This record gives sequence, C-alpha cells and structure tokens, in this order.
Amino acid sequence: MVYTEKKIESTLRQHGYKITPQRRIILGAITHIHEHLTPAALYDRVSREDPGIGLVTIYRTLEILASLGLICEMHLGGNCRSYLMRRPSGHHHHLICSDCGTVVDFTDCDLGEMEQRLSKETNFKINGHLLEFIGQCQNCRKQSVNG
Amino acid sequence: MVYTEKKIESTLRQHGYKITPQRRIILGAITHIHEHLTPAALYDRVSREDPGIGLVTIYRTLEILASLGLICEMHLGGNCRSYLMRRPSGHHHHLICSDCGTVVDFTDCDLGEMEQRLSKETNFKINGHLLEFIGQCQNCRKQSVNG
DNA sequence: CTGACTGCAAATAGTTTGCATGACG
DNA sequence: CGTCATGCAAACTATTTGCAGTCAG
Repeated sequence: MVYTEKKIESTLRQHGYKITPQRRIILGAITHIHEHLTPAALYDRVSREDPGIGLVTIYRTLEILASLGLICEMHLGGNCRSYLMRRPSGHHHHLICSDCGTVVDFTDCDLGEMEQRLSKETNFKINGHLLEFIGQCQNCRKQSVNG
Repeated sequence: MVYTEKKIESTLRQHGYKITPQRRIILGAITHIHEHLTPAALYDRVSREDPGIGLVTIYRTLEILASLGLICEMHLGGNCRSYLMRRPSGHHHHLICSDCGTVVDFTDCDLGEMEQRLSKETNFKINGHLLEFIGQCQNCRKQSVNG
C-alpha cells in the first residue's frame, strides 16, 4: 500500500500548504505511477492533463513533498534527481529494473548487525544507509530472451 | 591499498591514452585524496598546482578514468556527480561522513543471501547492488562534542 | 609526423529565483 | 481578504561540444 492522494492532501493542509488544481494533478500522477520519475518526466505526464502547468510548479511541489517525507529521492546513475512515492512503512529499500525502471520496495533488510559492526570498527556514528539492488525484472528478462 | 599513479598511467597507456602533464597532476590529486571529489572540487585542487588547467580537462579525464573502472561515481544527495578512487579489490561499499566527506571503504557485506532471497521473491535477475552508510566520523563526532 | 589532448568559448541541460498576477481557505 | 501558489522569464549551475592550436609517442 502507498499513500493515497487524500492522505497526501491532508498532510499538505496540516502543514499550511494549499491544495490547488495543479497540485491535485501532480499528486494524481505521482500516486498512480510506481516507477521513479524525474521532474521532466513528471512534467511531461502532467502536461497531458493540463498543458498550462509549469515545470517550475513541478519542482516546487516535489520539493515540498520531499521535505514532508511523502516522496523520496532516488539515486540512479547519471543525472540523478529522480523521485518515487514513499511507502508509509518508513524504512525501505529499492530493487530497480535497469531496463524498464520498475521499482520494487523491500523492507526486510538485515543491516542492523552490519551497521553495529562497522560502527565499532570505524568509530563512526551511523545515521542511516542506502541500499539499492539493480537488476532486470521478470518482464524484461522474458523480452530479452524472446526478442 | 589503492591504485598507484604508475598503475593508472600504464592502464591509460594500454588503452591508447596519452600521459600529459595535466593528466599527471589530476592523477596525483585523485590518488592522494581519499574523499569523494566533485569535478569542481578537483578542479580547485588541481588549479593550485597548475592554474592553467581547464575544467574541461578534468571532466574529460574523469570520464576516461570512470570508463576504465579506475574511479567510481558516488551517489550522494543533491547534485550527485562525485567521484572516488576505486580500490582494485573490486566489490566494495562506502561509509560516508556527512560532515567532512571522508569515505571509508568496506568489503565484507553479507548481501549475497538477501540478494538470493529477493531474486526468488521477485523474479528479478539481480546484477549488482549499491550500499552506502551515512554517518559521522570519529573526528567530526569529537568536534561536535567539543565545539 | 599524426592523432590525441588542451583550453577557450559557446551551447546545452537542469534547476532556482524574482516578480506580477491569481486563487485557496 | 491575506497569504500562499502559479507561470513566465531570466539567472544560475553543471556539463558537453566545436574548434584551432599544441604535444606525446
């Protein structure tokens, strides 16, 4: 399960942000796409529904959503700014298909032990971690075999 | 241990690249700095030794080194293009100090099991992973306590 | 010698900011 | 109504490309 548009809207309102038609459209797009989205890709998508919407609005909305923790930045190769809906479950990681960009979340990582060991060995105070697996999803595997 | 300048130079030569004074300076800087470096930071550093060196040359050299696998891109927050010397040991991960940027490598990750499990559950063919711990190093912890 | 390399300047891409107008609450 | 949001244009930053001269091998 992911955040619903309603849930996001109420969170925005709680923080004093207003719900505008533009934001509704952006939220609609974000909540219905489960792949990572660059601002440009989101702009493209949103423009189909309302061609008048500005790229700047996308940037500003993404910034707000990220600051509220409703979406999260992803770190892919190259130009890296890319966003994805965040699951309410909090801590999670990504499994990314390098072909089609599909992102699968998983939460059950056993890094706590490794974190403790590293912390002891290096005297670092570890605040967080980023874990991403890169691969090929079922569909893309089929296609590369068949095609 | 890391690659030495000599080792890198011979690798460059093997691939038909020439060793120019500019490249020597850049290699010197890269091999002696164990923190991640943005192209701009490296330019700044290298300029002290040869003010005539161009930022473009930095970009081009980094691109070559990355294509040969001698350095690797790092994925930090914000504007993400940042490079680090790659250890010849191959597979490794980073522990990054969010204050001073120091990077500690570690190789002993137990992700193989997790990778297999995820692979079964999702039918992904997993090709690789990216693991980074973010925290505060010993020095920076002291400073935030003392200062 | 010759092809690769350099540095400049200009082009391109991505992102942010200033400002006047418009609309949510 | 006041405040926040929008969209335009311009500014800014990061990166890439074209080109003429230079240099390593």
